[in-house]
Amino acid sequence: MIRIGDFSKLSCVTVKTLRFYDEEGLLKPVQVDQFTGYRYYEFEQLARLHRILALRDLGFSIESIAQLLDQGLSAAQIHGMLLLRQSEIRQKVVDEEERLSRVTSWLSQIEQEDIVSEYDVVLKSAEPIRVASVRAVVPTPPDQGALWGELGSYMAEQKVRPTSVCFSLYHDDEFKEHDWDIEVCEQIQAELTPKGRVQVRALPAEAKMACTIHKGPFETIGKAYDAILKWIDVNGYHITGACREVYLSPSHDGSQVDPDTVTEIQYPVAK
Amino acid sequence: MIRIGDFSKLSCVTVKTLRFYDEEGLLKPVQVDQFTGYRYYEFEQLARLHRILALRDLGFSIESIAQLLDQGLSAAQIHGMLLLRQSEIRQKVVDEEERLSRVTSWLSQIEQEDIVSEYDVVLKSAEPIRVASVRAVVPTPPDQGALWGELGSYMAEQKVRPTSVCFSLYHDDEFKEHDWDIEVCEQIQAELTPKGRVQVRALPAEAKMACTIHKGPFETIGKAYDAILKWIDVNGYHITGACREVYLSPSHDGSQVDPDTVTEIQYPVAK
DNA sequence: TTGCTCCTCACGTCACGTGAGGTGGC
DNA sequence: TTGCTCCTCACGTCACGTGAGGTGGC
Repeated sequence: MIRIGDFSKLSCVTVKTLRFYDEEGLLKPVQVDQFTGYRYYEFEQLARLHRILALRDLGFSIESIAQLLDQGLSAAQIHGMLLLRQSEIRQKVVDEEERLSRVTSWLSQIEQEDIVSEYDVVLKSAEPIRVASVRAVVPTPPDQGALWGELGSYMAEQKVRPTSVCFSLYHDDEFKEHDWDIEVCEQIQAELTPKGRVQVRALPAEAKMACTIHKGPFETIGKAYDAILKWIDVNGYHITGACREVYLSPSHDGSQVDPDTVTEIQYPVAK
Repeated sequence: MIRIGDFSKLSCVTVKTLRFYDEEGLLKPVQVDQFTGYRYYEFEQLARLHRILALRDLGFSIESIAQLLDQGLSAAQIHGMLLLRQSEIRQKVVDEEERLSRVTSWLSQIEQEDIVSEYDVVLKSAEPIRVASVRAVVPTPPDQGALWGELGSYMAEQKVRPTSVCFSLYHDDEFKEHDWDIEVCEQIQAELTPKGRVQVRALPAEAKMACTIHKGPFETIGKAYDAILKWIDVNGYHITGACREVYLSPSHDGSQVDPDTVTEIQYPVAK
């Protein structure tokens, strides 16, 4: 029998950890002095400790290790648990590699421009949303004002107050000089009847959207698009749907020049 | 200005987290009602929140993010921090991949033998150690008894009690039928004078040793060697030095048949 | 008025690590 | 006797999550 300090050296496990495993019932010393409280271990117990370390290394929690060791699971059951862990670790490797590419993308941005970009891109999800919308081809984005007017009249006529969420969908896949296919949208709570060019439809949920925030007038929003499109490219994503330009400032009228304007650009993406 | 619930939906960050960031001073609402305590945010603050999320995603702690945002670090400083993070994440990917190979090795073991092996292999490090030893070529391992006798006499003559650590080093690279190059070792505390075949020397530290525990007589120790050698192979390691067979049971005399014998096999390894 | 939103405590998480303050063993 | 080892609390870690119990706002 050996004392906890020697057992600790033999196993490369700290004394604190051994005491913790004792408390948790994972590895009880074969004997505890009833007067001094000293813990005494057998060399044999190194085998159990090794099994604990191996399971912990695989990422099992202390509680599951305790169950696993005491219930004496069958080879088939352990096999199943290992398969599960295998896929979890694989996922973790994938996640870390994606994180790595995000770091690399930041680094290359700083190296190229010698300044930290003001546009941070993050991934979000979006819930399904019901909207009233007007879709049309207009010469350029600033010409969408008329569409907003049309939609606003409809909303007033239906006597629904717009919720604070409104945005434009840009349906073109590629950059255009002229003739942009734009859909202006207002979120609505209840079903409404379409009328004229105003449609009522539901947008599906989006699992992953790359998003960035633009502060300031629309004239300079091009920089935000540059940043997010580059991010999507460098991080190995591709665009899977229409871009949403969300007007976060209150009382959007489609032609703001207010310097306090805040706009969020959202691209549905996938790997 | 919007309330915390809406800000939470807009950002896909929980209300609890937003309150936590407020407490930590990371992201203060622009206004807090002095009677109700309600927090009010500006859309603009989404930009700061995005930066927080981006930095958190890269693995920075809340405290470093707070410093980073408030001190307005230069592009060069951020570049440096990102390089550091990059290498940390790379290391993590490597670690997880190694963990994955350990899981895979367990799985293949179970699939082949349809039972969970009693031999768990773990990695440890070893400190430098000073030993008195006798090295010789003997027909087979059980013939090392004479070497232990020689070493024991020397220890008695020098009037040093053996510490509890004694082991054999197996210097052969490959399996042998006959003529094993074996060195039997006793740990000693202070320098001693060599005499006859007894050498006194220091073994260097080992950064990584693959270790497993064998319980029971030496006759069945072959199974432990099979298990550890297979583990080393499957996990992509190679052996970098002499194998240590450590006799953990007290009063080793080199020829035990005691069923309570505990032996640890240690192979110095590297990737 | 009702249900929804928001608030502030206080405590939990996970696997230990870090002292403080004290005692046993050679 | 001295220094080393061991002991038991009690609290800290990290980034929030989980209630409990209560109140404001439409």
